Amino acid sequence: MINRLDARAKRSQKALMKAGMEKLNENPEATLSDIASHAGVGRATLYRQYETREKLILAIAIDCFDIIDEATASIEGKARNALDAIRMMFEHITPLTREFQFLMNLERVIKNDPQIASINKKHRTQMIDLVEYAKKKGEVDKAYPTSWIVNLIEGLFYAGWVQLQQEGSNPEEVAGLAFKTFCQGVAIQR
Amino acid sequence: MINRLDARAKRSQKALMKAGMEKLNENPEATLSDIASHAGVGRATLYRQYETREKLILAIAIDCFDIIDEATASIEGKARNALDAIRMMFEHITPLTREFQFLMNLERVIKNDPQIASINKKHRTQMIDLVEYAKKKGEVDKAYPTSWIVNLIEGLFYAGWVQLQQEGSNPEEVAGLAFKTFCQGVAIQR
DNA sequence: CCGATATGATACAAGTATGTCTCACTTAAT
DNA sequence: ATTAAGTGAGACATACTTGTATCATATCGG
Repeated sequence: MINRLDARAKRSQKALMKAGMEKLNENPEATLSDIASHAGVGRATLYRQYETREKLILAIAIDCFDIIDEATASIEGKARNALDAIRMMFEHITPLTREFQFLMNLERVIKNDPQIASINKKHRTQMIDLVEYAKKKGEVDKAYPTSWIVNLIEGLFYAGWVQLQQEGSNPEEVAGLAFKTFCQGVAIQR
Repeated sequence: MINRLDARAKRSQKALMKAGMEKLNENPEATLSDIASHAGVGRATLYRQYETREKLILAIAIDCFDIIDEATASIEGKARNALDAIRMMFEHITPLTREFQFLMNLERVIKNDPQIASINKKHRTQMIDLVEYAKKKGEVDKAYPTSWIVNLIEGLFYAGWVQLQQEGSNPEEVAGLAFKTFCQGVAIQR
């Protein structure tokens, strides 16, 4: 088993990614000095691990996507149907507030990177496929454009993120609210 | 009728606010040089009209709120019920993509200002009142927390904004999708 | 244990944004 | 037409961030 990285370098990277996520979530214009000192490493070390500011942001963003992918990996095998898969998406992604916030805030910075573009495209394609499958199975109303449903899910993640920022509500409860709203809305039917 | 501002100053301010909105929407870190030259005025003039970068951003943000307030002013008189008022909110605010984007992107910068805080608080209170009125009238499901409904509306604005960025869909259509989703969700009822 | 490698601290260069100031010139107000 | 005010252009000081380089020290891997 070949370890390409020295244990010290690995520690530095981990600390820098964590500090970067935190500081950049607080303020997307946080300086590399801020991030390095918050990580407890020298600024020079940051530059040794990440050539530029953008490379650091990119590394963190890719880590966020990995975490999301990992959280949703089990869905495909377990979901009983398309709607259940969407329910599980809310359940598994809603708790990842830091990752969601990071990707949302720094989208503008990272979206031009080809690797990020590729990941985004893959995710979007998966969502489109899932929604169209749900439509075909009669679980989702065909009257809505697929693109709207996909964007709606994004919007519900956002609403859930805001909700979690505001109060002492827990992710499970919020995910439930989001999914219920997704299915039946909030008006009284008559 | 007293005009406190010279016509030239008024022109400069108008051009700077417009250019600021555009440039800062493209890139929240746009420089004051960028904004001034895009507005067709000298950088010194920008500083004459707005003491600091933050003052400019603040002025634009307040203008955005004014535009939103203006767009929604007619609702109270016209709406037939609470749900209809919410429908009209989607209808009137969804087209204001530039204002929505600006307030969303620069929230972090402006939220510490007392004037902005006051406006935000007022808007939130109005939304809470509207939702609780809708609940009382049996138009909205009391099982949902009011805070969730308020955040949901914000999330649907966001989804609508994304939808309008992506395709050739028009605001009226998107507002309709958002409101229908708000009421009944997107799943097939059984 | 010892060689290789990462680190911290620091100095340094370069670029850039902010904010102030001045002055000649143009435009508005009455 | 005359006065008052705003403007454009540019110089200037300041501060800050990025990115590079160096060197003594500490830590890792084998």
